[in-house]
Amino acid sequence: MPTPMKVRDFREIERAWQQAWDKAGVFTAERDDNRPKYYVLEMFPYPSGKIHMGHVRNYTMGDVIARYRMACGYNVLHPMGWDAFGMPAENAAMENGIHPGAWTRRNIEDMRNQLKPLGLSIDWSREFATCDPEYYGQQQAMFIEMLEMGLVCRKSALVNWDPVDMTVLANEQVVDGKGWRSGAEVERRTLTQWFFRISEFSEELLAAIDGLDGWPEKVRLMQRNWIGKSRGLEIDFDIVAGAGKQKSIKVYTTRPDTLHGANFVAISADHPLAGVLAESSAEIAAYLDECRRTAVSEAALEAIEKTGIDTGLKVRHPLLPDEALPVWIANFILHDYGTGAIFGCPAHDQRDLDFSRKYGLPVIDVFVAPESCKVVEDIAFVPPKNVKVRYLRRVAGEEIQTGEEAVNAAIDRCERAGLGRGVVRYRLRDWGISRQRYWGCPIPAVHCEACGTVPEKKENLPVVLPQDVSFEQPGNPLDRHAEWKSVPCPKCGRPAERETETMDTFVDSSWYFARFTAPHAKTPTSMEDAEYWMNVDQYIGGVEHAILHLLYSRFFARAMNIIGHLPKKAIEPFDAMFTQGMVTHEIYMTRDAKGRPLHHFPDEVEFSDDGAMLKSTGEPVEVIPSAKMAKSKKNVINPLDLIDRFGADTARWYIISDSPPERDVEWTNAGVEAASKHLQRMQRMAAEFADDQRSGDEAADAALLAATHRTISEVTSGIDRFAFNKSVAELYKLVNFIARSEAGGESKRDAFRVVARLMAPITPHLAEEIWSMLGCNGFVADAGWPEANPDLLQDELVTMPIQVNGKRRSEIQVPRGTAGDEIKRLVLEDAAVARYLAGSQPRKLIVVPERIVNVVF
RNA sequence: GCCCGAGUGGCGGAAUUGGUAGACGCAGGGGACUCAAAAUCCCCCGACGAUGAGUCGUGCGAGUUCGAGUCUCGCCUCGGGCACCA
Repeated sequence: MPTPMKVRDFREIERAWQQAWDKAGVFTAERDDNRPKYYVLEMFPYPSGKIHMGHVRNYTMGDVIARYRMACGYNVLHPMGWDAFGMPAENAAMENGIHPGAWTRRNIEDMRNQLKPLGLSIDWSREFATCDPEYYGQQQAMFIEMLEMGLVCRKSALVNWDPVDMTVLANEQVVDGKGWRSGAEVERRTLTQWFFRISEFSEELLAAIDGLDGWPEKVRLMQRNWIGKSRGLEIDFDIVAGAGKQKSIKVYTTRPDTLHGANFVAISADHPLAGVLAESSAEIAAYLDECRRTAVSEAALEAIEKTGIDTGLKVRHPLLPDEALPVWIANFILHDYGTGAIFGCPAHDQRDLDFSRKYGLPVIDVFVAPESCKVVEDIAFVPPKNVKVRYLRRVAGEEIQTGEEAVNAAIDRCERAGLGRGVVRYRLRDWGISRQRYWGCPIPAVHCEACGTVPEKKENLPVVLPQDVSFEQPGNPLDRHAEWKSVPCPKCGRPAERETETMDTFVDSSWYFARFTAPHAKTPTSMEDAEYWMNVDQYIGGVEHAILHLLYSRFFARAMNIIGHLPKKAIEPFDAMFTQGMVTHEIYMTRDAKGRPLHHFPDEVEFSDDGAMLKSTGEPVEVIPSAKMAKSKKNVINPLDLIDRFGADTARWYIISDSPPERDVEWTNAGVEAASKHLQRMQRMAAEFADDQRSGDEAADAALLAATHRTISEVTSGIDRFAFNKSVAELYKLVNFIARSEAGGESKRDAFRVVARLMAPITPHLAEEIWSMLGCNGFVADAGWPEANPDLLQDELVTMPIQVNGKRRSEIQVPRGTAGDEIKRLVLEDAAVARYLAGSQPRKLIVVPERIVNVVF
């Protein structure tokens, strides 16, 4: 037995190879017009201060893709940055008195230090944070350019108002209709705010989804539904008597075929008419007050009990001039959708039915199932639009027709009669970007008494956030900062006031991918670099961003093209999208003296047979089932311990092998040790093979070669289709095969060199180590991707299962390419088949070549 | 409430186009080595049945098909999003 080769500790290995990569600059991305590029991007993190398993998972996946593409010969761009503005920094300021900027900078520092040991193939020279004035200054420049191009507007919008803290609350800060700090009942308020005119792009954003072949179908579907294109009828209901100047109520409906079933008209509490009516009715005014005490989120609005008030006003039914319908104000009508007014058709809408039953309004059936005369009682009859129904009262068209046909017929008729017009509407609303907060990108505008609201001059950019702010009072510190606010008007030069609103942090994340292509440019992008690096070839991130972030980015890329910062080809910036599942964890909660929830980190909680309790106080802890890891819920876990104990390769191998990437993963400790053992075993094997001079028998050598090539093929296809867990399984299989193989030393070394190359994207440090142990020069990272020889992929013999009446009863082995007739003959000779047939003749014999045989009798 | 997903052994999961359900890993059981333990190596491992024959089995209920984890319809449970969390 020769002396075994020295096997190094993972700490030594990981440190050594990370230094070697750094020194060689293997991951620095440089434009090279002679090489094909590949841009891999994972959604950049919010710098919460601690990386969690979701980050490890997300960035390892991206790293697997980046290293794999690098091995395949691409010039890879794989950058990293920080989504650094946002509320948690202000919350920390309020809780601990630390400045949001200082808190954020420290967190970035900490998180970078936590990410680096993972050995990611990131070009750190491109790193930036969205709170860098160099970044948000460019964002301000684009805001001004977008304003000039008519892509920005100001209009009123509803916000959650906390009357005690005198501040605007995010939806997340509203808990059960109350402010999370003050506990006061939240009110709706109207403010004039800045908007991006994304709704102008509704049709374009919708149509372009068809071209996003590299996106998951579910994300495309979610985006389509979000944009929500509908065709319907806009029709006026004339007011019969007395409502001041207003003569009619404009209603939008996608079901004009049910007009004859209308029994009331309802308007939103924010409808102008509601305000007019409230002036002369204390009752209505009181009801509107009540409606105002609701949070603004649609989910909250849908969850509350549906109520309404009869205004006493009547409108004429547009098709039945003799019929008058009552006008109600109802709390479930969305002000922002359609015209903010609807007609109720209780027979064919459950909500209208519930409302009508509650307030004793009549129910009029419009259609029934073709073969039925069953009328509506407590369940509204709402068949899919493409199903034929029989109309009892029809606006137009055949007696029996689909809802779709009837809708079109009704629109046609109403248009011809001059009663209304067919319109296409979108659910997508303009993007409100105003935030009444400090820690965000200042909106570069100035309010001047003489000139109105005007953009800041470009030469005055960036409009930098002031440092000297305090968070002891609620509200926006920028509002209280007299010195910062006071500026000369960019237009007339007279004293004026700076805009104190900052931008939604979604703006920051809507173009960072473009900035990575030229992170130090003096303009938002450099066209040459954007031309080369765009688009992102593979974007990876959480499914929770499937709608808003991706839609805003798609809009922003179009806007950047219009204002000249992105080429036309980049208006769909992400060629391929992969939505990874979330890392979930239980949530631990106690309540404070006032009964408000307090969340705790998992490492603050201790478990015993009596349940969970706080380590510090022994206070019992309520365990809430697993949900997405979120900073606000504190259900996050620290992966650093794992890396300290087992090393980055083990952490990476485990997180990649444990679950399919698109599925949620519940973090557990099980399996990590196994991953570590496997990697150690591979090291021992490499040491053993390094000087193994034995020659093996030919059959074993050939079998090992074939197994190796099958593995190349499987691992490659696994990575290509984001089935990393499958790739890992195949690597396990091959390593087990090698361990048991009687092949010779050289064959085993060859096989193991392939294994090193195949595992390099997942466990890069160990792969380098094994590569060098087996006497190879240079980096495995530069060694290229192995190619499978197709001749070695297929077995000579094929096993075909035999089913009898659809149940597996036997199997035969036949040489590949055996004719169907020959297979049939062999099947009928099979003992098990003969036993089941018991002498009778099969009715049918189905042979699927190289797959299966089914005997039917 | 509305939109989108997911559900397979004790556990994580595999089954690429409708064609052997349970690859691979974990946990568990048995054995080898050892004075012993750890480490390592070998074998078993869906349920019922006896270890056999066989029967059942992919959240539940129907359906299409020679054949369904996979397709269709109706449910249940869990998760995500719902425009100011990121």
